[in-house]
Amino acid sequence: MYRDKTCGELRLADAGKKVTIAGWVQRTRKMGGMTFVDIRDRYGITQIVFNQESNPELFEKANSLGREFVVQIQGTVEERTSKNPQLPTGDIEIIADSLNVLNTSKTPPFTIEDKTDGGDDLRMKYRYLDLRRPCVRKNLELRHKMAFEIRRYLDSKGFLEIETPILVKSTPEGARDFVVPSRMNPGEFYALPQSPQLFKQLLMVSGYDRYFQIAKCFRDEDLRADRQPEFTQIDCEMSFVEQDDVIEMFEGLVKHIFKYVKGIEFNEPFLRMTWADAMRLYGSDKPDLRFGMEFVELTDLAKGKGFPVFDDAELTVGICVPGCAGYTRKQLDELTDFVKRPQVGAKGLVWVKFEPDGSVKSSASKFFTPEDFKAWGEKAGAKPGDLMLIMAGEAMKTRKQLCELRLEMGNRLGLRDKNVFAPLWVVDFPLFEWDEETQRYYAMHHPFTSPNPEDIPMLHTDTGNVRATAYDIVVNGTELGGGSIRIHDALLQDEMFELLGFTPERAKEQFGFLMNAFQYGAPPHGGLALGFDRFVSILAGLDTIRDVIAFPKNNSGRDVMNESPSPIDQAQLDELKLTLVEEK
RNA sequence: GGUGCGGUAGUUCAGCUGGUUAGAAUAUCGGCCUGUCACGCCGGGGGUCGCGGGUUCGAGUCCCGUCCGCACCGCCA
Repeated sequence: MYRDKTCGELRLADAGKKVTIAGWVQRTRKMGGMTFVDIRDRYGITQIVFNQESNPELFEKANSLGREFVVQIQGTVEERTSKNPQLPTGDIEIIADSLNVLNTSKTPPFTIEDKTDGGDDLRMKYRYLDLRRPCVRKNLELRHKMAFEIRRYLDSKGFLEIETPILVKSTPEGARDFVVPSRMNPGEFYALPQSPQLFKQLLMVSGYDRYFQIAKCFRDEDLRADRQPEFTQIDCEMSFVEQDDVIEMFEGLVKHIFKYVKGIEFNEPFLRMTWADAMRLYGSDKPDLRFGMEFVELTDLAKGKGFPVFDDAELTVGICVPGCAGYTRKQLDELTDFVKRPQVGAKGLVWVKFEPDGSVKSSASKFFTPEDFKAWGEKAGAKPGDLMLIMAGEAMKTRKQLCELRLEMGNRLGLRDKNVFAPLWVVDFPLFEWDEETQRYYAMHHPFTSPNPEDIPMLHTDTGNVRATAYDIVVNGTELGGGSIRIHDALLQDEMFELLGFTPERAKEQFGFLMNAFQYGAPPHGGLALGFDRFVSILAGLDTIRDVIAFPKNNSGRDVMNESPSPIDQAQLDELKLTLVEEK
């Protein structure tokens, strides 16, 4: 037996006990005649004492320990003469009787502490050491706890967890597929699933009316702090449901997680906002509602006063930033530079200061009277001391730009508190999205999303304005997940494919098995998928999902620890009948 | 594909308008120290300034190229 206690569990009540513990050497403190050694495992840290007087031989051995050596110690638990209130085990220490070095260690390239001196790149290269750090370990513990509570909740609601294949059929719609060559079928390929979408719909046809899966999904697209090429979704589907049923069920799931994992209870139903309102008031389909600063449209008030920027604009829209009338010229220039960055892409920014003394100052005062500005301020509910920031141009573009500015102001004013959670449902998404480049409509969600029944007559006449029975759940400006009520009627599905520019032949080739299945009694069904990594990162208060994934990829999709992807042998290529083409 | 920032000791960084032997902190090694817990004190070792080219009497510093990392845009139904 290597141990009978962990490094995190001994307390004052254990004083006097003979124990054996094992773990990694966190740190040694040599005081001359005595040496303290902190032993760490995933449960905590326990201090071991070696005394020169009582056991010189053991004392010498302890002094030769290096960081991250794996040791086993036998000894007696004793109350400390000077306690450490910062440590759960800080009331006790172990007086060592024996020390067994189970393994030595090279000096790690960075310190194994929460406040490590290692940079991200280095940490990822030595991820197995990084994972020893308590702050990283806590993220994985949180992830486990959430997965456990998800299963507990969904099981209690009668959901079955069913696995679907990882080697699936490639589909050209949506994200790029990761592709796997088939040795037994030369020249043919599997794809890794972007989501289990088709399989879960087939399960509905099969009568498994409540399905879920904590599913690995794969998308061959560029990475971001919150996007990995392989990621995990909480994938769910239900039969005989309408939108409200799905929303209610999974709002329950989200509330359950917050309650049992985070100790936070939401007593009110989550806010629901239409996509149109979200865009109009926040310029985003995933608004951060931890703070206000709703958009105020000033198009009519601002037009016709001789200011060309506003006169020519499809939309003039602003936000009222509370208490920022004192912003200096430098700060306002910074904000202007912020919106002019290529990533935001605005041409400029108009500001109006409502001074505490009632006067008004503005970058556009040449064109507008104080009364004009006051009318704007009234519409925005501006108080003395507030700052209005206004942008103008093409409606959707301007909204997105102002959205960036609103989030930036939220950051600057510290209104995006990681411990505050503002969930909402965004509903009534458009069914289609027009693509200028290819001059055709694409499904905004996916081609199986059902139109809002009220809008079905508009499918051919006003295609762009047809609403979908689709919904997203948003927390703190992050899209946590989304779903839809699916089309279960084969004829309507045919119509959708037609509108999306699929020939019947191509639809059959891509989705024939689903279409066939739908001819055998498909029930009404719908569901959603939640991004599990993002969910964990939000609860952990992190901006990146990397630290809630044990072995993540870097910005370029590489695993810097095992150096993948990597070339394969010619023999492997031959077996797969693959030839590499030299790049020009 | 694009934009921005970065690459200097094991590590995190500083190094100004180009100018002696490239610094700090931490880690590491040695010494002292019997109640430390970010122990303390003294001392030592440690550098292809990412790589290649150019400008210059002289380049960590300026220019060009390239590689790598991070953030973002495009992309992500």
